Amino acid sequence: MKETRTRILSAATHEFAHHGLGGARVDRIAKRAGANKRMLYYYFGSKEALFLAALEASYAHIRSAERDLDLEHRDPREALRRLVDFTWTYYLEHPEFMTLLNSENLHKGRHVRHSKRVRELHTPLVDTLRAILRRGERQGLFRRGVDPVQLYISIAGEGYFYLSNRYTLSRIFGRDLMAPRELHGRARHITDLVLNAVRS
Amino acid sequence: MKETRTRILSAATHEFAHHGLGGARVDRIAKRAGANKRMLYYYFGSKEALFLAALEASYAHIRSAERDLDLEHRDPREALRRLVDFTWTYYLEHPEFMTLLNSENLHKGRHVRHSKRVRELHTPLVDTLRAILRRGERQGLFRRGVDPVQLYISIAGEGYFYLSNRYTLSRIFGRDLMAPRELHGRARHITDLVLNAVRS
Amino acid sequence: MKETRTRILSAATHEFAHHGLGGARVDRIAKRAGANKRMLYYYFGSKEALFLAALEASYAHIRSAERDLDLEHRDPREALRRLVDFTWTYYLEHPEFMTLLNSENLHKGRHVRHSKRVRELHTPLVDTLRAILRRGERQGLFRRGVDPVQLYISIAGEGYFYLSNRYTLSRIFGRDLMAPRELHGRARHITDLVLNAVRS
Amino acid sequence: MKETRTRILSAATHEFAHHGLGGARVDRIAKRAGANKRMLYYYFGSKEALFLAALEASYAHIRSAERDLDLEHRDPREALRRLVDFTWTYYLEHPEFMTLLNSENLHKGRHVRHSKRVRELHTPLVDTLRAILRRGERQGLFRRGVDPVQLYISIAGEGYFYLSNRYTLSRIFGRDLMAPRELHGRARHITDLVLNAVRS
DNA sequence: GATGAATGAGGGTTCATTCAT
DNA sequence: GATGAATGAACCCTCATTCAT
Repeated sequence: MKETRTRILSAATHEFAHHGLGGARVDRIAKRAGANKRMLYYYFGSKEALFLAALEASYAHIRSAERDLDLEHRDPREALRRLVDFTWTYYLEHPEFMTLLNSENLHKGRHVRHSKRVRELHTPLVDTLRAILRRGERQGLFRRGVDPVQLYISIAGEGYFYLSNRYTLSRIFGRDLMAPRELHGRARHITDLVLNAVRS
Repeated sequence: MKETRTRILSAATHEFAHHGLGGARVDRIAKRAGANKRMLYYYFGSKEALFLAALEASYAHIRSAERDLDLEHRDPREALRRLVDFTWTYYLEHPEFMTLLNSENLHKGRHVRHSKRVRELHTPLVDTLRAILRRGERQGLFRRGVDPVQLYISIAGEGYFYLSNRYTLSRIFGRDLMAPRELHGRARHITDLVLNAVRS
Repeated sequence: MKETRTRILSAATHEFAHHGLGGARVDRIAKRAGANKRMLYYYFGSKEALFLAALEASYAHIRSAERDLDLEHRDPREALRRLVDFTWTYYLEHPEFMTLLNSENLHKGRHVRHSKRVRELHTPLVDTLRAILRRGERQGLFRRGVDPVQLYISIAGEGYFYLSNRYTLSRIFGRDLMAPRELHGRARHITDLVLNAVRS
Repeated sequence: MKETRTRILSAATHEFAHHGLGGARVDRIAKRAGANKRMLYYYFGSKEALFLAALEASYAHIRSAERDLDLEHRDPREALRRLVDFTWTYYLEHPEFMTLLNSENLHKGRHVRHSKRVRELHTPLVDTLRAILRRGERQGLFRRGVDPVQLYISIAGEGYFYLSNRYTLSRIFGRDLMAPRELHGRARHITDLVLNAVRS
């Protein structure tokens, strides 16, 4: 049954997300997948290859959900707002994705460097965002010269930093940043910030 | 002489930054510090205690540099611009600090949770930023109701996400985000973003 | 093959007996068992769990040999004499058992405390000894009111102390207590003592 | 001040008694003695030499208390009874002595072997016991041919085994052997045993 | 596809002891 | 007499990986 492969991949994502690449344990992944440890090597070859597979799957997942937003045919400001909201919510609901990225960057992108798939997944995203910005410019809503990549990094970064570092930030500022009130405040804050940043 | 202690702490910061808490090797720390492995335990008690010490020292370092900006007596917009610029530059020049924070958050803030010192270090920062915002409001420059904590998280997050995830971001967007041109572009982008976000 | 497990257990018994729990070396156990050190943890989980396993096996061994004495159907005095002789001989031939017990008591019975098995092994022994004493009473050979547990502790203790402390005793009394003549003298001494202790 | 030496010795006795020779920690001894670790080496030379010193002091202590019993001028049966009672009570109140002996025997008497002092301490004990037995024989109370050394080993062993192995024995027999009732029972049991063993 | 048994390298930590003062 | 700093060897244990079936 092909299920085993899937179960391993999902167990691995969970493990890598909770412990990082170095802290992840092959034994725990196998146990959680209800599979023999050997099968992990049968399907993926090595722990690191499995990590890359988990990372690629995570990228594919967020990009796929993004596509469902159907941003191409909407009012530019509404499209941007939807993207901001989606991105915030996605990170909020998928903290494991952030941990995976942190691990990969700790290792200087060693795994992702050789992944064609990951590169291909993102061309549409940039294209879509660029189109939104252009439409906004043409309609006189957005100022000229906004780089879609820089903008996307801001959209993502505003949520990412807050959520990824929630433990240290909550501690140093003496506030529980995961309390509902704080989360709502952050969502509004980000939307304002981004929309202000592009308006003409 | 207390030198050994200092050398261990600085070697540890380097090691933790490059490999994370789990990936850091006590042997390498000792070697780099030119000390016996035993001394690490003599002075710090355990690898985790050493990690906390490194983290606290890093926090102390950035906050200390921040204080030297002398933000209290400047024009509010100038003060904000200086803080934004300082923060971006600091992360750019101290990537190890970001990695340390990532590690700590991977472990859900386990170490920082019991550190009084880290909490105390940040009260002045929030106070300063709050004072700047108030002066800006009174002078009619800034809009009312901006939360200094949320704003600081944005200031930091804009640089942090870009720099901390530079490897994956460079790969998925097919651009070398560490090229000088890109870095300058980012700096300008962030400054605009933040100043726009608070203007009245 | 389960052989490895058995070899580890027997090597561990030897090592614990000769060096105590604290002084035992996991490396030596593995080497003596002709196994990889890792297998010790594969089969037993930890050094302490292995110690308990060795202790349980030792208890099981002496109790099993005891059962073969077939004490139930013999003349009460003959049965007692056989038990005394067996116990002395067993300790003489299995000094490792005494060392194991000493270690366990040095640690206040920490391991044995949670072993159901060890408790169960001893109910039959007490039952048997109680039956012997009762038959002796009914036949007018033994005095009433002898506690089988107290008696067994005496039977064991007479040999145990002599043999377990043979080095210090030999030294302080200036006599080689392990010389054949001394050993025979002790055996006779114990038998007399115990039989005198119960006679009516 | 000479006190330091004494404090170290007494701290060492406590530590060796609770953890055995191998499990004892030089650091803990120094801490408990309120002394610097280096002083331990200054006064005793090594951990093992300190162990021997503790052992010798313990032997000296019990023998000294024994001498105070003034057995020489008493009725033989009364003298014997007093010795039995004293020995039981001493082990009961000084469990650390038993642990020390166990440790020394685990190491095959390595330290005591070269101690003249320990040998000398015991000649009077044997002489005294021999004299008691002779007087008993002459008075027709005791049977002939009882070896004072074998008898002393019985007197000591009856208490030693019970007390030294109290944890395992309590567990395997399902009875708390340290409960007051059990202790009194044991004391009586031993006295009966020994007096029966020598009577003519 | 799947499994239990096995491995060697190396992980963090602790030890008794000594150096310099 | 007394001390804080330093050491190297060795401790128990864990790791990702592979073998034989």
